[in-house]
Amino acid sequence: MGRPPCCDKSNVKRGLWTAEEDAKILAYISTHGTANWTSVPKKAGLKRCGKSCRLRWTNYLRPDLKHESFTPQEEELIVNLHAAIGSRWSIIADQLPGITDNDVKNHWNTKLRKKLFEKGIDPITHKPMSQIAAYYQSIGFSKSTKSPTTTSTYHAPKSTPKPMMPNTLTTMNNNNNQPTHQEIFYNNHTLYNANLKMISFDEASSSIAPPSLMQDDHNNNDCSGSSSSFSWSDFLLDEELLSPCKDEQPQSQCAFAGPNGLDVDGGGCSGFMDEVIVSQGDLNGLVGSSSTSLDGSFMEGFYDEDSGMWELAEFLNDETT
DNA sequence: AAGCTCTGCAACCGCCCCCGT
DNA sequence: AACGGGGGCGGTTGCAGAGCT
Repeated sequence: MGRPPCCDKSNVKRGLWTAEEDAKILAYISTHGTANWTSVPKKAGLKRCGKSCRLRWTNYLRPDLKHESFTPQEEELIVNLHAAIGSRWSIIADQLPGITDNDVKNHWNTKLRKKLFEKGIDPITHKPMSQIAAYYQSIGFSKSTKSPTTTSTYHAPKSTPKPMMPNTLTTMNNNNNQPTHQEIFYNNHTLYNANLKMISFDEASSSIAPPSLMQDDHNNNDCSGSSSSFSWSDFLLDEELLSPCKDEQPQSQCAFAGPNGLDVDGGGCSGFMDEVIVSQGDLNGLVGSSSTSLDGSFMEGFYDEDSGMWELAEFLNDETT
């Protein structure tokens, strides 16, 4: 059972704040300060919950808020900090003067997460999404021989247990209180489901332009960093911070390929892509988005640079089919 | 023009932490 | 040490406006 409500919900106003209410709370706080929020609504003449007042003040009325759109530098900082500490929005917001944790959270959920997806980066682990396919390959998912033109179907062996995330996708925050690999997996793929609409697989047979940055990486095979203003490495967790999987998998799978890890043609530092994702080349070194169902089956979209098309690969868990 | 869908963001909810008693 | 209340936080929801069909 949770805590009792902080106020009588039937007796407080909810929803958007009016200019009049804003004026009241501003007037009150300018003379009395922000101590004891539970008493603020009564003293300020507001029919609001104290928490609601605090939220209105901290997220909107505070005079130090700048109310401007995010700069590219701020976005970069948010992504870097998210890679390092996860969704600790208040800590991230502390590094951004004039921006609230709510602003950061909203901006992440509406813009930055999508941007990373478009660049082939998993916004939770900050690792290439193709590594997920690599993992499935490594645990025994096999490619079906009956592959339609634009859809490849993969079958998991009967004995394959419910999939879990590889150690390479464990974040630096891992400890006893952190989600299990399996939880991370399902969280990730719920996210992927939500983002499937970004890449319309219904149109998989038609050509869909790849994210421009994939082209940038394609032109940069020397593993020394991206030539574009966008740096992949900025969005990726330092491998030192990740739980190594050396004991379980070949180094080529474990070593993160760095800025060139998403090299779509599989050249350069593409060891894990060539050797782990697929060996036949038809999904060679591809990146994309994926979705899954709770039975362990999942789909992953791959961009095929040669054909200039997205392909949909379906991974089926034979235990449930 | 109307209806539908999408997007962005303000606001809410409920849990957790901290601090005072 | 235990308890209770206030504040903080992250996840989620709901709504208004924009865009699309």
